[in-house]
Amino acid sequence: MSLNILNYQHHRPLSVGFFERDPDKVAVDLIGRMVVRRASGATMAGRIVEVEAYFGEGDPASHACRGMTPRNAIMFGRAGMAYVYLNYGVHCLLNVVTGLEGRAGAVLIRALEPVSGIETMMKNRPVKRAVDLTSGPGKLTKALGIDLADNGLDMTVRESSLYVANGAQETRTVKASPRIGISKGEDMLLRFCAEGSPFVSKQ
DNA sequence: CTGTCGATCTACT
DNA sequence: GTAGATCGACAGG
Repeated sequence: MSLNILNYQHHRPLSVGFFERDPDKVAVDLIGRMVVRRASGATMAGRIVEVEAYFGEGDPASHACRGMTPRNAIMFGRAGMAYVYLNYGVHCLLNVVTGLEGRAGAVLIRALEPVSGIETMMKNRPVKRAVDLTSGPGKLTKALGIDLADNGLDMTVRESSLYVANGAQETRTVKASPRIGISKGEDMLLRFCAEGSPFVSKQ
């Protein structure tokens, strides 16, 4: 039980104010923070090493670029909520809503480095190589047991089964690059990675 | 190691 | 009907 999760900082979710900013600002600041998840009788945690920022109107790659739909409604809501959606009809992807209410914005969590609760993650998502456990947006939700039922979760309260906490100091450089897996809005540098992490996708 | 393809939901033409 | 914020299986080199 000498796990990082026991550090006091990890029990305090980041505040609404942290997320009430433009998604690119939030995205940069999320690198190195800890995603904490309580599910299946365990507590899991992973350090964020790859994210992407999505705006609303004016961002052609964003779900919210053409206004509200049943799927993306959460993106227009209060900052700090979980926006979980089904991608390609197969994978659940986790975002955190950013910005002021009424204005769409979110940060997609693309990769984590497992920190604690790794056995539970492996049960949720058995893999041969450790690096495959949480090295992708669809992989990490499976490992943490996150699905559509978690859409709209308030990630800013301590009782939540899912939140983001201050990580230990991130020493690695944060690198900006174009978002990947999209075909519009690739000119903007809205993907942010912890340089050198093996869990970050290539490119 | 590389490339291709199927899975199958939401939103848009 | 088609594309999409992905992944894993499989074929070939």
